[in-house]
Amino acid sequence: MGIELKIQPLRYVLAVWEEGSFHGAARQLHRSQPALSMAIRDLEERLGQPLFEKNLKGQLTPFGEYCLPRFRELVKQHDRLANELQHVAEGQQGRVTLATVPSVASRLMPEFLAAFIAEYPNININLHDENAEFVCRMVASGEVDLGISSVWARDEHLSYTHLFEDNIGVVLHRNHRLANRDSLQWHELNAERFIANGTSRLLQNTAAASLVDNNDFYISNMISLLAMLEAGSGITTLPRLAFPVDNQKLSFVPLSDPKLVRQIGIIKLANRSLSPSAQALEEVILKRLKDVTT
Amino acid sequence: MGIELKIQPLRYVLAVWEEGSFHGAARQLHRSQPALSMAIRDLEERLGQPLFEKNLKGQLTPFGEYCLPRFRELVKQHDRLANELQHVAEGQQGRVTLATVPSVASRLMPEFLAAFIAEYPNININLHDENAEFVCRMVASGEVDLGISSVWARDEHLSYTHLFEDNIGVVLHRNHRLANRDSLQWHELNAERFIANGTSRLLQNTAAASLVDNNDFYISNMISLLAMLEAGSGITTLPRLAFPVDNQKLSFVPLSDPKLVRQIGIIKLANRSLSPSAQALEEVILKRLKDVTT
DNA sequence: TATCTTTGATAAGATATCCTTATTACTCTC
DNA sequence: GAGAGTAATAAGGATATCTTATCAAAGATA
Repeated sequence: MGIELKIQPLRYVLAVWEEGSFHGAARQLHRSQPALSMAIRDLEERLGQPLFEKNLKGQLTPFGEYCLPRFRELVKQHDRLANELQHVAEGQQGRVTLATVPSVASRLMPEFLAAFIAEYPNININLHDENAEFVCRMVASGEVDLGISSVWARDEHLSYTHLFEDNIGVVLHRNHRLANRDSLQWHELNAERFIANGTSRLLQNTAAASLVDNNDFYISNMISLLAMLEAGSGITTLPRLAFPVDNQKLSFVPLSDPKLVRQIGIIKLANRSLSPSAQALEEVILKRLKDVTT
Repeated sequence: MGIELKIQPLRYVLAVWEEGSFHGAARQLHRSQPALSMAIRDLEERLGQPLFEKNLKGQLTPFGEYCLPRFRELVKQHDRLANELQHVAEGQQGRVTLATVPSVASRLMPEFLAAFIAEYPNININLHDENAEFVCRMVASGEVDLGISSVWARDEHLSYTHLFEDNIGVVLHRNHRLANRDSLQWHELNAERFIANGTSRLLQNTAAASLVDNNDFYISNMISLLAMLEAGSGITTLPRLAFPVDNQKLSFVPLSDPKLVRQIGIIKLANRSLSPSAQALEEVILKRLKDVTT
């Protein structure tokens, strides 16, 4: 290989040319004049040609004139890159992709993202909402940087950081005979028509599993599900967060015995660091959530 | 200002990624493994983000993946520049512009340039032929890197490197009564019809000045001048080099008493170095001329 | 012309950077 | 669980790089 140019001496050359003298440049760069003399002489020796005319302050040789704009160009490219990387490293620039379950996306993310973009205005955000299984899959495949969801299945490639618990309760028409109870036990629901939904798998392997196991109805679409319930055509279970806050016709009654919760947390790839911007988002979420709970 | 990136550590990162391990990269770069470890760690600290995943050999972090192509780009630009400058500095690449008097251009430069391009095939050459005054002016104004000419006038901004002397002689028809003489004295020409030409100014301030002073004819164009002489319509003086070698109808008789010569040398700007390619050309010319005369 | 100022080059020494060898800690494989 | 591989760390040495002090030369000033 050929010569190895260092950025610093190139800066010295540019400064000497701009200032018209070694002394001036040294002052500007907060270096001593011999430092520049030696660095530039070393550069000239590497190149095999002088850059400045001897006995003629600050004047470039023809070779120096040839070099100068090229030095300037390389230094500029260096500075542009250094600046860009610094911004990206600080999380001030970049792109985050994340996937959450719909309830989180609609109930929590608006606030989180508002806080995030206030602090990091130049970051691109890409938010998907998917069911818990798909959220995990998207994280696992690298399609998104992080997910907010309950863990779908044990997967050693994924890491889980707990955020909060979301109580699971029964959703039924407000005129239903059980609608005014403070809590319900699962066996009280045996006689009801149970409409399963996307979150019903949370009941699997619990004492309430039988509710789901032998049921005939399954509605994945939330709008349709609510319409069914509002028509009094059955009951279902939902995590509290998934229950629409301002619904006038339906009631939410927590399940007790067993008390059921879904664990909501941040899903990441286990062996992979986050991009700086994703780290920033994660921090904002954690901080925001801690502020709320305390 | 922000961070100062050095080229070397960037190379280390690229090598580690290519080799898939610090050890492999160290071997390839003829460095020890800790050298890479430390250099890369230092870089990571400067940036504020790790580039490689910990506990996972050779794997990049998302930030590292972001950086890698940009590092590669900067290193590539560095190498391209370093290579280019090395070539230019060695005179293997570039452009030379020079101006010579016509006789030198046609009689000497073909050989010089043939030798030059054999040694430096990638250099652009730009050759002007002009009279001695204009050659000096072109050098003085920086239009050309160097000139080959006699000195037109004392000019402290120009430097003169002597090459050879060119005898001035009388050119006349071969049938002329003086055509067979070995040499002529100027006063023998008083009766002749003298046709001045561009080189006649060389007679000024010499004993032969009267030949020019009171003459009626002046022809600057060499073809026309020769045609006049071949028609036997007069005589002129020329430097020997300006006399066409293979002319059948004319004779060249050196002037003696005074013996007149023009000094031919290389004209350069006094306070300016030559570009590397111009240095190379100058060297070739000097060497070539020394080989001929010895 | 002599002096004073300013410039860049040089020498010697201090400091920082970079690299080496030796060692440790960890992971993966068998 | 032993062994081969990996990267991180520690300590010391070799270079680079900078500083201060000094010099020589060129310009400016009187």
